[in-house]
Amino acid sequence: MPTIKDVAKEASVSVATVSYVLNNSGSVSAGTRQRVLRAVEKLGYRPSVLAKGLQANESRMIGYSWHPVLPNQFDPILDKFIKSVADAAGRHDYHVLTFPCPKPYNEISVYREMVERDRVDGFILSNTNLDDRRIRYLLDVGFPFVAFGRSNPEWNFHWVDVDGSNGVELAVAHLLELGHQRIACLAWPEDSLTGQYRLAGYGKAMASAGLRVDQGWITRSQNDYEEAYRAAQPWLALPSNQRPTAVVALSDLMAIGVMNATADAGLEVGPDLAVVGFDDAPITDYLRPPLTSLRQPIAGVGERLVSMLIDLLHGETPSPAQVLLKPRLIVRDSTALSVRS
Amino acid sequence: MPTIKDVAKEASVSVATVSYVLNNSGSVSAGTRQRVLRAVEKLGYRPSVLAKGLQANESRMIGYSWHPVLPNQFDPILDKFIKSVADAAGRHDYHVLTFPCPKPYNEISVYREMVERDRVDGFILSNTNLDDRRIRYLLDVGFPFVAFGRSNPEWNFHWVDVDGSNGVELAVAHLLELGHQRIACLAWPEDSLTGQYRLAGYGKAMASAGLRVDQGWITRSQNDYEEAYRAAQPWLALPSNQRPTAVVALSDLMAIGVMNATADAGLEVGPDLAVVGFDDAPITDYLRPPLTSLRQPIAGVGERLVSMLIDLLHGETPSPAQVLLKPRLIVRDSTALSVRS
DNA sequence: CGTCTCCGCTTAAACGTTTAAACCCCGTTG
DNA sequence: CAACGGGGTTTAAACGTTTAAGCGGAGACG
Repeated sequence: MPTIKDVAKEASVSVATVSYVLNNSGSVSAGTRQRVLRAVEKLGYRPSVLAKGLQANESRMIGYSWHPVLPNQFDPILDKFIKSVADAAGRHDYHVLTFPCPKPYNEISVYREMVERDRVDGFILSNTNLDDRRIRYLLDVGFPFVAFGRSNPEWNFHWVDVDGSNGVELAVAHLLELGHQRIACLAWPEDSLTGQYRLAGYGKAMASAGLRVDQGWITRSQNDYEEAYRAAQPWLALPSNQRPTAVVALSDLMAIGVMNATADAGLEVGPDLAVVGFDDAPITDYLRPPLTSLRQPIAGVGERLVSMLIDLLHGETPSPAQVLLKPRLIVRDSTALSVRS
Repeated sequence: MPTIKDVAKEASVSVATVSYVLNNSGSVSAGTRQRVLRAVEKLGYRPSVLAKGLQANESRMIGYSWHPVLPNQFDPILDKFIKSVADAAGRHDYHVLTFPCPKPYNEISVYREMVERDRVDGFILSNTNLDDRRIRYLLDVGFPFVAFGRSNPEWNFHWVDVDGSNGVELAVAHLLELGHQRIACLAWPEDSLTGQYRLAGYGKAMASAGLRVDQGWITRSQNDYEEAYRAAQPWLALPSNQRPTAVVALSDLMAIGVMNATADAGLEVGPDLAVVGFDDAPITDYLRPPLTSLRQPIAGVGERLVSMLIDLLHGETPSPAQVLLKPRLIVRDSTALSVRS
């Protein structure tokens, strides 16, 4: 690979001049500039990103860590998310370094390693939770990062999130419009922050419709198919005049559990029990019936996150400091009142 | 961040000595070694990976490019694959740089950029095809890489692949064992190399069972739900004594299309038409009925690829140069002869 | 007692950039 | 006409490492 020295020799100038030409700094005469550019062209020179980085003390890398996906779960938006981040980063001449997270979930040692060895210039976090140790650490050491998801509200950091509360409100509103009154919610364990937001939307929508929420209509379950399946059974066993006529599940995975439990109970998803999921996994369209679900604007999230982080890396303060994007309800037949022929 | 100079000062030695201690090279007295290590500890020093890289002319990065997933498709193993690669790489002190591929599929400009600017030490390719331009380019410039998937058989490079032919053979064998004779195959377009291998397994298994293959039993379709759905309809419209009793689809996505077409034709998946998919997507377990599918040993693939690439980076020749791993048939109810109660 | 060898350490060059500072030349300006 | 200013270029230091080469000193050996 040719270096800047080779170019300098070829163009009969000093390396400094070559550097000035390439960075449009300093003052270089038109003639010299031409000679240099021709030499660059001829030799096919590309500046070494390593040397540049050492000099500027930056790696032009953004770190993103894989969080472990539990055996029976799937994360339907993970790959879209990372891809959108990589896309957006590329447009700013940054790249994404994806590293695995070790077992103990919020372990920060890997992050520390990346920070202290100058592997990355900043991080993008996802799957944040309340009192996230990673966020705490990065705030403490003052290292640039942005997060997909919120955390401890007392911490001041930059994030983008999808408004889960609004999403579930949309779902409930849609169900209300169809005439449903007994609407249940299959929620997540209390320690899930995202779960709290989404569940809040349920409460809000029901309250503003003036509907009393039967406590039996809220069931909590891990984000797990089997558990969701079992969680739905008590509802399905109720006499038809007490049974919920609709369920909002906080994830597509759980919604599928509810759908299958419904079918196995001899009832029909849609007419007997409307089901709404969350995430709009690629599979939703192909389920029987296709699953109504909330689509997160993932590409937008990646885009915003990256531009916020780039701002931070340039020493600017991103504005706004926090962004809450709205999901979109994709209506399919799992909330249809009658079976489509 | 403390540098090696700070450590040297703290330990009252030269930077060279510090370096020798840290790399276990040169000869250093026990006392000095202790002093240096204490200084390292005290200052919390970590060598800069950039400076090291510049010196050694390596980035300790492995490049992997996202290939575009078409709108209505999904790649059920992509995230598992990248994660396994990142895991394996981490164990060798390498990291994975994931970069987006531009529109025109096999475009090599991004790869060239990475190569010429020393962004990565080697590549891992996936979704290879016959006469893959990326492989051709990397072979031409002699840049280290390994591929998940085969390509032009005349090119000599290192790859790991899952034996799609064997996979489909397993599927057909399973169907034969259940007594099926009229077994159809929903294949991919002819230009798909992976599709060719998988289809070959079908032919082989049928031949070795001494069964004639009706040409109507092989239908080609893009890897697309809708197209698979439509492709299955002619089969389903046949009188029951001519209709295939089983279908092997080359992907889960297409298998789902076949399943839904079957149900819509008023037939029952399993008893009336056994269906087998390929990939064992996370969703297969939750379909109705659950889909029998071929599971690729993805973690193993990532592992082998990385260790082969590391060999190459160390100037060693990986042995064996090519690895063909066997998939495993996961039997579920989509190939059950009777409906499970 | 001189020479050789080896140990333990330091000096300095090198990796490929950027950039502050110095330098030279030429045209203004007081 | 001397001093100044500025455009165009070079020199050299710096970024944080590694490593070949050099260099004292001590022990071994003739």
